[in-house]
Amino acid sequence: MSIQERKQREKEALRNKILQAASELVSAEGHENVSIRKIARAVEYSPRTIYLYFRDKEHLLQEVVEAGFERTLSLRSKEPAQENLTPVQLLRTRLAAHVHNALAHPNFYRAVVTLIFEKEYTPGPAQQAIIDQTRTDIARCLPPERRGAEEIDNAARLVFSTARGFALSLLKINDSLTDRKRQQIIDHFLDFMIHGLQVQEEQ
Amino acid sequence: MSIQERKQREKEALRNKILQAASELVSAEGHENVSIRKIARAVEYSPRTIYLYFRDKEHLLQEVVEAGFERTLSLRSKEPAQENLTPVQLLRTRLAAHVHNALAHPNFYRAVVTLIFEKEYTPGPAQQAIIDQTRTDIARCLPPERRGAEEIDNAARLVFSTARGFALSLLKINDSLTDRKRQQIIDHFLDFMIHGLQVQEEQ
DNA sequence: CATTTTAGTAAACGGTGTTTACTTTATACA
DNA sequence: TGTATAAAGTAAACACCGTTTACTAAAATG
Repeated sequence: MSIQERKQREKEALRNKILQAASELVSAEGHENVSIRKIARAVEYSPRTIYLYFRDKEHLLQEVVEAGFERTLSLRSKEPAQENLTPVQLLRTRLAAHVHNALAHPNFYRAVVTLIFEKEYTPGPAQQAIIDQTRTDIARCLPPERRGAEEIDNAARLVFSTARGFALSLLKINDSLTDRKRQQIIDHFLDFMIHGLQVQEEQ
Repeated sequence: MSIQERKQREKEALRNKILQAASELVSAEGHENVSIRKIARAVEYSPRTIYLYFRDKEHLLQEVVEAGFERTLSLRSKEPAQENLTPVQLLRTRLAAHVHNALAHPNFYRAVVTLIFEKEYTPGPAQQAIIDQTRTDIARCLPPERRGAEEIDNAARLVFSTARGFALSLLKINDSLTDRKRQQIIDHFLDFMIHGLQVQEEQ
């Protein structure tokens, strides 16, 4: 059975190579400039071969995006547990990380959000795990009487959708901002989110 | 000079016809499915003719979007002046209208926001007028000591970017919502925005 | 009436996602 | 070891796309 195992490994290796090439092209040129043919050239296979590993372009990009969420999840798991933070401080930190991640990988972030906003898209396991974590983070910020599933759903939806809108528009103007001004804008956004959720710092 | 005037009118008529065909195609099929060739077929001219009236697809779509803002502006000017509303109530009404407009014209709204989020895009006169109006509406909600240009800029940026993110993600789930649930989600969003801006109802 | 400007077009260029039909390669079995 | 069979990969095509070059027909001008 070892031969089949090797073949399986080789298939998986090429699959990952395609995914990584696609990911790099998205980051380098923006998802709107990535084509199946470019990916094929990058991995030195014919365009047709891509379709032996992915149903179509949409599914390929979905996997690229999901791989991004896996990286985020993996980074998070390696973070030291910040138990000295209040729930609100933690949520604030998470939101700040979201924005900084967008700024650090603008083309990738744009691809992610564009795909997410598409109607057919549904979150993969890694993204769902992040959503669940955020739901927990948010719930901890709410007073006990507001921790019903509906309330948390609403809050999470607001947090994600508005954060994405903010981050996208921040990307647009980012190049023309001084560090100080950018920090100010982000801080205002974080205040806005915390106040919008109607949760107060305890201190 | 009358002949030239007629020719001028005819040129403008065809230009508007193209714009309207493009607009209808965007609403009917979504901007991602609109091509120059489809627009040309719709107006029964060759694709090349489109380029006699518009620099390229991007500029054409920008004009389609701008025309949408002109319609909004025109509708607004025909509204009865609601002077019985508090500033916060007015802002809330504007935001609600924004969301309902998105829900009423989902494909068009997606086209608008997608274009706006693009890096090269800059607002046309009609959109700028709406932005300015909103700045005024927001300023009226803020206490006098918070009405500096920077503060208002920040608030307006937050309002627009987050409202767009929210509306886009609402469009994604809208079909599966009951009227009651949808209203609840929108109300939560409006509360979120008002509280985020840290402005209070006076009453 | 001839000329020049204008408006419009056919056909092409280089790209796209995807599929059909084929070839090469390598495994499995006799 | 030689041959049948399955797997992996590809060339070429299809039907699109945005845009441009080079041309034609029509209309206004002098």
